[in-house]
Amino acid sequence: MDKVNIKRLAEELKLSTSTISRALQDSYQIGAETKQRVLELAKKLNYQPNAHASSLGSRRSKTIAVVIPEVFDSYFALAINGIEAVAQARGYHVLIYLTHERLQLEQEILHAFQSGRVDGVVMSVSAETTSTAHIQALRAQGVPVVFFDRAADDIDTARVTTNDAESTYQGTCHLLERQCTTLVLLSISRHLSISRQRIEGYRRALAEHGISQRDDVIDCGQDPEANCELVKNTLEARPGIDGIISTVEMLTESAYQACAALHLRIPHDVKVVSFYNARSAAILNPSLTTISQPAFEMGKTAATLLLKALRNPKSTLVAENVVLPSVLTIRNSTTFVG
Amino acid sequence: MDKVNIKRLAEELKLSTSTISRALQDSYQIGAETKQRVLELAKKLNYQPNAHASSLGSRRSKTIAVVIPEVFDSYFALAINGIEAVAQARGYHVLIYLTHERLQLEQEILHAFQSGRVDGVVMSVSAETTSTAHIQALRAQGVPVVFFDRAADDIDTARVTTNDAESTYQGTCHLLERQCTTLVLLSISRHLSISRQRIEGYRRALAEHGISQRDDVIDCGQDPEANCELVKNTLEARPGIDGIISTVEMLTESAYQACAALHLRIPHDVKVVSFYNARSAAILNPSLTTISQPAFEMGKTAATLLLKALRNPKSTLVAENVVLPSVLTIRNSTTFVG
DNA sequence: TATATCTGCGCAAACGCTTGCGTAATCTGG
DNA sequence: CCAGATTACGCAAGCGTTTGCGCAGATATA
Repeated sequence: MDKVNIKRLAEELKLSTSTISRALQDSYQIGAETKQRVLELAKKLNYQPNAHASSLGSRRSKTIAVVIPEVFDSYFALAINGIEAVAQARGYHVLIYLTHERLQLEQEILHAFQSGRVDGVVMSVSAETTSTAHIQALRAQGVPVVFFDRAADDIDTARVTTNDAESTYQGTCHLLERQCTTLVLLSISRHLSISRQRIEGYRRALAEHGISQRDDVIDCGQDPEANCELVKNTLEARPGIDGIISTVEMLTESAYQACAALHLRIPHDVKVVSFYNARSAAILNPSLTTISQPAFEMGKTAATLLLKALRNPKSTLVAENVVLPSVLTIRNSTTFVG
Repeated sequence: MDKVNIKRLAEELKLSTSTISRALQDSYQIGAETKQRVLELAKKLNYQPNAHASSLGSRRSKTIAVVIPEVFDSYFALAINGIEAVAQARGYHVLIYLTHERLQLEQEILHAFQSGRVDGVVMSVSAETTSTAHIQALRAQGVPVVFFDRAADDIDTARVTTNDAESTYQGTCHLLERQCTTLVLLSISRHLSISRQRIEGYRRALAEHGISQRDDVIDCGQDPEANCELVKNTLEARPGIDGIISTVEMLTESAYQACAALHLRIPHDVKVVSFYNARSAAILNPSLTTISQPAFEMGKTAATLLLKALRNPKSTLVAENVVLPSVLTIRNSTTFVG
C-alpha cells in the first residue's frame, strides 16, 4: 500500500504530475474528461493533497491567524465563531493565538508569522499595546492585518469596530435620564482606542447634561477580586455615586458584588449598565441593562475583509473602517424605582 | 535584498545548508562555536524558517487541531485557553474548527486532517456523533486523537473527562436533601457519553432515595427559545416539579425564564442546579448553585497528553482515562426557603 | 494551403528545509 | 605510535506540490 500522492495518481493514469495538479485545481488548461478521470481516481484512492507541500509550492497557506487577548470574555468567543464561519466557508483554516493582554507575547506571535505560516491576520490588540512596530513589520512583509474591536490607531488598514463612543453616550444618557446624578465609569487600559472612545462618549453625555465630574474613571485590571475591591473602595469613598457604566463584560461581576458588599441595591441605590454579550444578562440579579456589540458579525466582517484582500494577489487591503452598531437593551438594572 | 533563507545563511557563513539547519535545531552534531555564529547571523538577518518547508521536510507540522462543537458555551472558551496555554509553551500552533454539533461537518474536518496538516487532534465530539468511523480512520493514519469532555466510548484512546455521573449524583442528592420531591433533568443529545453518564448519576441518586420517576429527562436542542418553551410546557404539564437539574450551561437561561414565565419562584417553588462555568453564576437572580467543571485544566491536560504522545515518534498514546472532578457550589437557587 | 489561434498536456525547475550517510580531522587509551 | 572512537561538518536525495514555458495536434482565419 503505497502512499497516495500526486505522483501515484499520475502513474496510474499515465499522466504527468503537473496535469494532475492542475486537474485538481480545476484549471482551464485541462480537458473536462481528464479532470473527470483524475477526480474519480482521487476519490477512489482517498487522495488528500499534502497541505504543506501545497503551501510551499504556491506560497499561500490558506490559513489565517486570529490573535486576541483572551477568550474568557464572551465577546471574543462569539467573534471567533464569526471568523471561523467565513473561513470554513471559503476553505481557510484558522490558527488561534492568545496574547493574555501582554505586548511581548503579541510581538513574539506576530514576529513568528514572518515564517509564511499564515496568509493574513485578524487581530484585537492587547491592553499593553502602545508600540505597533511589530504590526507594521508584519505588514511590510506583505501579510495583511485586519483589526476588529480593539484597533491600533496609527495603523492604516481595514478595521471593524462598533460605535463605541456613541454607544457609551447612549448608555450614559440613559443613566442620566433615569435620574442618576453622579456617575462612574469602569475601564480597562486607557491605551486602547476603544477605551478612549468609550470614555469620550461618556464625557460628551455628561457635558451635554451640564455635569462636570473628575476622577470618575476607574482603571481596572485583570483580576476580578481586585477589581471588586477597587469599585467597592470608590463607592465607599464617594457615597453619592448612583450610576455605574462598565465598559467590559467582565467588570459587571465586580460592580454587582461591590454593590452587594456595601448593601447598595441595584437599581434602587445604584444603576448599572454594562457592555455585555452573554445571554445571561437577562437572568442576572437584577437583569442587566446592556450594550451589546454585534460580536459574531464583527468577526465575520473582519474575516470577510481579510479574505477578500487575500483573493487579489496584489493584496489591496483598503483602509476602510467598518462600524457595526451596538444595541442598548434596557433591563432592570437601570429601571427607575421610587 | 535577497530573501533570507537557510541557503543565504549558508553562503554568508561558508557552511552547508545542512549544518545551518542542524545548528538551528541545536543538534549535537554541530560545534558550539558554529552554532553561536549561525544564531547570531540568523538574528541579525531576522531569519525566520519557513514553516511549510520545515513541515514538509520533517513530516511534522508542530500544529494541533482543536475540534469542538461551539464556543458559545463558556466551557469550551475556557478549555481553549487551557489547550492554547500548553501548546504555546511547547512551541505548538493551534488550529480551531467548529462542528456546530453536526456530524457531517465533523467528518469533513477530520477527513481533511489526512493531509498531514496537523500532528494530532484534541476534540470533543458533536451531539450528532454516533458513528465514529471518521475518527478511527484518522487514527489509522497515525494521527493521535485525545478526547476531552465529550468522548466517543468505542474509541480506545486517551480522554480527559470530569466525574459526570458523580457530579450529577451529588447535585441530585443536594436537591433531594433540600426537600425536592419531583425532579426533572435537562439534557442534550443522548448519544453523548457525558449525557448518559449524567443521567446515570441522576438516576442513581433518585434510586437511593427511593424515588422512581418516568419521563423526567427533557431533551433540549440548540435554540434557547425553543428550549424555554419545552421546559415551560413540562412544568405546566406536571405542576409537582420542584427541582431542575440542568446538564448544560446554556440551559440555565431556559430554566430560569420558564420559571419566570410561569411565576414559579426560584428557589421557593422550584430549585435549580446546573452545570455552569461562567463567573456570572454568582450574580444571577437568584445566584445559581453550580456544578463547575475544571474546564481550563481539562483543556490543559488533554493537550499535555497529546503533546507527550507526539514527542515519541512511535506515538504511543496510552488509552488512559483522566478524570478531573467538578465542584458543586451551593448558592441561592437551591437554598431552602420556608 | 499557409498562418495564426486554441486546447490539452508534459518537462523540469523551483519552494526551503530535513536527514541518512559519508568522511576528514581530532581525540582516546593501551 | 596506531587502531578505534569521537567530533564536526558536507553531500545529495528527498518531502509533495506548483507553475512557467514549451510543444504537439486540432481548429479557425484569410
